[in-house]
Amino acid sequence: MAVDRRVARTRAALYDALVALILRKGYPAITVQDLLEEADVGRATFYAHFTSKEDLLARSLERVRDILAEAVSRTEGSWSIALFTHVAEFRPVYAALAGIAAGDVLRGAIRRVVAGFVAERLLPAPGIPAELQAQHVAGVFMTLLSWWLDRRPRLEPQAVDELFGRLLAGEVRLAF
Amino acid sequence: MAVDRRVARTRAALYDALVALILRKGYPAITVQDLLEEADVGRATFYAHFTSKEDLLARSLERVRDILAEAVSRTEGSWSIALFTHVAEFRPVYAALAGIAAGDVLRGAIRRVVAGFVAERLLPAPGIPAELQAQHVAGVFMTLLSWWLDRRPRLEPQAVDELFGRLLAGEVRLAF
DNA sequence: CACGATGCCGAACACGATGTTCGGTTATTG
DNA sequence: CAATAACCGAACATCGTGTTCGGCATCGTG
Repeated sequence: MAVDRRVARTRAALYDALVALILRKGYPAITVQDLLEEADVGRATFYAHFTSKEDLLARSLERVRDILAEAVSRTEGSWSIALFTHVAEFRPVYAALAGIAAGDVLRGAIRRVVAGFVAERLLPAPGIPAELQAQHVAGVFMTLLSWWLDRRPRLEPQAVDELFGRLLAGEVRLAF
Repeated sequence: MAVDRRVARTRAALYDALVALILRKGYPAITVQDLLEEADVGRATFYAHFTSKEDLLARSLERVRDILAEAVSRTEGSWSIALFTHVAEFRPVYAALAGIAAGDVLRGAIRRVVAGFVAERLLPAPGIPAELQAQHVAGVFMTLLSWWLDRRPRLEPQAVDELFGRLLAGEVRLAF
């Protein structure tokens, strides 16, 4: 037996409402009230499905992860350019999710998604703990993603991916 | 005329209360109520000095920035090892500030502080925008800092600084 | 297609946190 | 010592939260 249609409808309405409100006013400013009005759902109903707006966010991110994973597995080339390209398609949503303006709360969650991809594709470097390496690559990815969406939104995904390679390769140098 | 002693006392009490509460229960869970009780300050008094707990946090971070800047300028060696060493001294506070457990809200703010240091010390690499480079280095620093405080708290500052150099140098490689 | 189950509505409620106001008290400065 | 400035504390309106309940609709199944 499949999921009850009413359940599916309610949850979809709330997922959509969350995205719409994130775009409109940013995640931290969203209240459960807003979600109820936007999704046209009763208060009791909301709490029958989710325990809080954070819970709703967490489950939404599971969907994002699946979508990203699917986008990557469907592509021939490198995983990073697949991600950048996919992000470019849905730029407004991801800009709101990853950008500075929308708050830092979500970045950690998205970052964890990326770290998952990275962990499977590491060529271990001796003397650097594997977990740190995964975190490092995910961090560089997130930094670049934020910068791209915030400051250079017209850049092509290929160009961004090339920058990604150069940052990872250590082309940036400091004066000590 | 200097600052009124009562003003100084009140603000100091609130700064200390903020740190204490961050250590005890994490930043997001803190309420203004908690701060009032912890600092033993009247409600009206709090709002005479700060507009919200976010405001209090922002001003506290200005103090952190000054402390870090002073720690760096007082050191002979590289800025990064100065920062790592200083952080090691006040590990519990920074662990709560930068760690995953305390939430991601604060990381952006601390990151901005670090980015300030970095921007002045870049050796520009051709073809990579300077702002991205600064963000990149600050990002790598924050990633490493979080990993250190969360996962390897017993590591020596020098060892961490060495890892910092190797991450920046591009020793981490991926299979595409 | 009909019936029992399941999900939804909407209103009401207690609770806790916010940010403001005001009159009275205490500390500071010069 | 006197004027000034800061603090207290209590009260208040407002808002968001999370829960409860009875009545209504929609669903999947027999």
